[in-house]
Amino acid sequence: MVTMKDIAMMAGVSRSTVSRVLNSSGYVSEDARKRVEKVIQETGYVPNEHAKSLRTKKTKVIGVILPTIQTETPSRIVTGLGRELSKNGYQILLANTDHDTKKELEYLDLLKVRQVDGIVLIATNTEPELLNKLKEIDIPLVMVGQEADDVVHVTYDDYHAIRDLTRLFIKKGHEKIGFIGVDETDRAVGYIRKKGFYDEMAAYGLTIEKQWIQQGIFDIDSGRVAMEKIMTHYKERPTATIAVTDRLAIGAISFLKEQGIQVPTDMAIAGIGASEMSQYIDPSLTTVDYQNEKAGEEAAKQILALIDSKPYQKKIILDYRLIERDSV
Amino acid sequence: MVTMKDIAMMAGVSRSTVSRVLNSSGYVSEDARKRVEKVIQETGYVPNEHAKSLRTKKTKVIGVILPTIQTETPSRIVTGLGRELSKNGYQILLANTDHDTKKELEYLDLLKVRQVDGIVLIATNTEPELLNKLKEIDIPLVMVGQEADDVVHVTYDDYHAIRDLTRLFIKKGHEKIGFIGVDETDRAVGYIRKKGFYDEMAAYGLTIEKQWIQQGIFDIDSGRVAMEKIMTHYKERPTATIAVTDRLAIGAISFLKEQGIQVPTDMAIAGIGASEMSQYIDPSLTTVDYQNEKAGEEAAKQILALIDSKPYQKKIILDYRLIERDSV
DNA sequence: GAATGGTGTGGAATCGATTCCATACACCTT
DNA sequence: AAGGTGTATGGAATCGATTCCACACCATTC
Repeated sequence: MVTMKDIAMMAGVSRSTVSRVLNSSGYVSEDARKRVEKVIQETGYVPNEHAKSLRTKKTKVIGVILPTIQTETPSRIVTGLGRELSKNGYQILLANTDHDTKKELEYLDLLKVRQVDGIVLIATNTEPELLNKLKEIDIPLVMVGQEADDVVHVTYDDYHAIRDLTRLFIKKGHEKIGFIGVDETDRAVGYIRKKGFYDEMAAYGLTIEKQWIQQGIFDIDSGRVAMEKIMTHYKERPTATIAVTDRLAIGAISFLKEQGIQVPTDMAIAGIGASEMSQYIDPSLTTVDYQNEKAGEEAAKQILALIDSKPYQKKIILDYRLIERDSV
Repeated sequence: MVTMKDIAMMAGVSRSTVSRVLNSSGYVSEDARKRVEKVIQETGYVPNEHAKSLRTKKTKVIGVILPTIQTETPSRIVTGLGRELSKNGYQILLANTDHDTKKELEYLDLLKVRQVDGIVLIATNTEPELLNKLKEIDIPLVMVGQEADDVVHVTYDDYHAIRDLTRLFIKKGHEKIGFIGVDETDRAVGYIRKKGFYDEMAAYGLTIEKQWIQQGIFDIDSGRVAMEKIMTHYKERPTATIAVTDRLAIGAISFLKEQGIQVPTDMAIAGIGASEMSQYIDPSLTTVDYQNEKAGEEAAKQILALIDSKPYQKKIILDYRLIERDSV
């Protein structure tokens, strides 16, 4: 492998001079610069990043911890993140937890060992154990999608989005509304979205039957199962159901169609996330668009600001957009 | 930051001994080992990976170049890849080209600079320029999804899959079959799938109208547009159409439904890829399952074998599975 | 009692960059 | 003539690990 030393020898200068050429720092004569550049050109030399990192303590790598890249939300965030980071010469080291929250902790250590310049956490949980760990790791960190004190974060306005969605149903005359949520340890998706729903219902004095509230995980099939449970409540069925993700909503619709129940006539449905498929299923799905790529870009900007010790925003709440389609 | 030197001092041993404890190599007395481990425990010391890499020339990082993580094929591959790699202590450095083939070349350099131990290329093109570059980069490399001489690769049996799909239509009595492809610079998806289609049609002596063959890009909307073009051929319309990806097929169906054309009665449709949505759209889509996660795992195994100079397979062709659903 | 071999340990070189410091020369300025 | 300033360059220390080598000690063995 060709190193700086070789370049220095071949160009007849010292390593210091080569370094100066490489980093365009300090004084270098036009003559020396030309010679060095020529040799670099000829040899195809590239500086060793590890040696560089060892010395400068900078790696130009951002670690990204996420639960999966197989669903649209995280993959869009990563796309936005990657775009913005690569503009600034940074790259992404991927840490996929596969929805295993224990791995979030493990990966934090791993990323620390690798001396990443920053960490972006597309988190699913905000347990104290994690938050404590975040505090003791003194690497710039930005969290996306979840709110947390003392942590810079970029989030969506989950609370108002779900209230808007609920109000949309109410305005259309629905009084019995079901809800398909997820586990509340996921604070943003599980807890806040549920709370928004309850609050809006309460604001209109509407009551909710216990069985209308079901819980799924993050896949389509659990949406089917949840809807099945809701519909087996024969005494009184809701006339509309809100699912906290599009996939859950799609699963719910799929079950209803199988049963010959008309959407939206017999049951109106809405999801959240504006997945690409939401507009192609039948009926097209009413949902909320969250600008995930922008969230990724914002997260990138914040992490870069943190790294460069520039002013940053501790808390960014992104706007959302209700997309009303045929499912309501 | 606490370094090996600190640990050595605090434990009252030399750095050599600390290193031996860390790597469980050479001789270390039980007594010394205990002391060192205790200090490491107390200080929370973690060795600096860059220093290590500089010395050992190993980084335990695999670079992954891909066109996007927003579609299911690459994201599934990366999931499989990541799972297998992390089992072996490797991590993924992500390089997202955003479908820009020029960036594939750039990223190859970037990954080289970072001294990644291996590169996995989820490629979209196999132009000579790229292949030449691959040869001169002497880092273990595996390509997924595209075939290429002199490069270790994991591919799908595109040719036979599309022939099977075509034959399925023919057996059902279709004689006029349309085709929605993509640009042929994507050899696997654009060229081979098209060739398989032509060959199977020819085998049955069936002719193809020029206008039945349309081209899209990799999104749903271009599938709509392509189908629209096919249907404006009023003289003779096909009774079935094969799309080379599920998204194109979904776009096509979406157009047909809008026009009140029945699927599959008036037009049968099939895609490729077994996207999650394929079973939830209406009618459910006939498609081909390619085991993308397994492809990722296989790619991981090959790259690890290459790195460890163990026996590897130059060429892996994965099996596929036809999924017949309501769209035919 | 000398040779052999298994243990255990530390010293020092090394990986490939960056960066501080010393030095040197040319050209002004007072 | 002495001193100051801008330009140009090289030497050497440094980052934090790994690893080869030398050496010391103790227990066998012939």
